[in-house]
Amino acid sequence: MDDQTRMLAGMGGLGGLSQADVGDPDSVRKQQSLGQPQQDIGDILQQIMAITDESLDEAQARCWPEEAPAQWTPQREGELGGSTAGCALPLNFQHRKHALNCHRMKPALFSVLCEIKEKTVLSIRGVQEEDPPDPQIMRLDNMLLAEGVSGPEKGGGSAAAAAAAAAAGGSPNDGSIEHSDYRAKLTQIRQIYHSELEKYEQACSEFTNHVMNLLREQSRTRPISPKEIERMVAIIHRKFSSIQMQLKQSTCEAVMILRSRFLDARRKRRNFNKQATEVLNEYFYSHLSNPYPSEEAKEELAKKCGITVSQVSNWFGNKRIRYKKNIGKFQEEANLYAVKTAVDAANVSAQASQANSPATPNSGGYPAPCYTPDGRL
DNA sequence: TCGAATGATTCGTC
DNA sequence: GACGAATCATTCGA
Repeated sequence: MDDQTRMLAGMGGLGGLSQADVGDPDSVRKQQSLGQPQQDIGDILQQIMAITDESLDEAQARCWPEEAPAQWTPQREGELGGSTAGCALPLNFQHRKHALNCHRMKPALFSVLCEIKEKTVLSIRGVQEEDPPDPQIMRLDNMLLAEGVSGPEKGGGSAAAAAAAAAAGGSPNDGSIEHSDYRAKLTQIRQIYHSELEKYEQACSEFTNHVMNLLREQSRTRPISPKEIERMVAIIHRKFSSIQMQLKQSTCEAVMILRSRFLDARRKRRNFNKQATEVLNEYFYSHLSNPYPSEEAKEELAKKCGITVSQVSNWFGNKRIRYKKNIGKFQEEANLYAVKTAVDAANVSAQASQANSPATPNSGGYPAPCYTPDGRL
């Protein structure tokens, strides 16, 4: 049995007080005159202790005795101030509820019970209250903001589209068809995202209000502190925020797919700049006997040329096959780079001599193409 | 406008 | 997984 059920059952248990105790002022006066307030508290606490060991069924049985419906009359209901319309609560239950609400010890008892709850269960839960912002949500939020899906609308994500076009190596103004397509689809995603987000927020708000009303209503019959209600609201918000995270994840995936389509590399091919081609050619002709750069060399070349390692691999793959197919055609190019490298080597050698240090021999020009038996260069 | 050049992709092989 | 070969799609210069 959980705490709240026990508390509720405990309140029902207070109905065990006799009708005379509650409804008869003389009886109350009599007890006070006899100096019995301490005994009252003792009795109530004893009942609570007994209830904590009681099962839910037992507690319900105590609240819903079989003879109760027979005692119900509309007049009595009016006297008790409670409405049973629609729920047909037995008179006995209403009576006990009324007795509880009117009992002079109720405020003090509620206060004590609230305090106990705060010090036990709720204080343990309270440790987790101040959760730091979820890094996953922060990442998603940042991405959606950068893509122009969340945040203020800036021309339907044209900034992101322009950035995407620029990333593809082209001017943001060219490829107007793709650009407008991208914008249109991004706007669509944005609209769906906001519409869903609005639905979630509305549902969250409605559910929160419903729970708060329910708890406020229940707080008349069992001890629920405002802090506890706040905590419950926080729990609901956390649950809805996890649903929102799923929505954000799906939106991010949709944007990623859109971007990858928009940036289809084959359609957005751009020639490498002159400097990059020179760096690649220099490496190729200076390693003609073995034009297979290692991973490290590829990374180095990619860095120098401002391209990716895959692009370097592609370039060398194309270069090897095209060179092999037409060596004669590439001979001139090879000679050109041979001269260039010889000049560079001479410069390095001169600098080394000036520094009185032995010259380090390098590849020393361009060796003749050498093929392995399997036909490789 | 056309053909060469070029970067990327696909497929088969090792 | 790296590579060769074929092919595609785009760019560029005459």
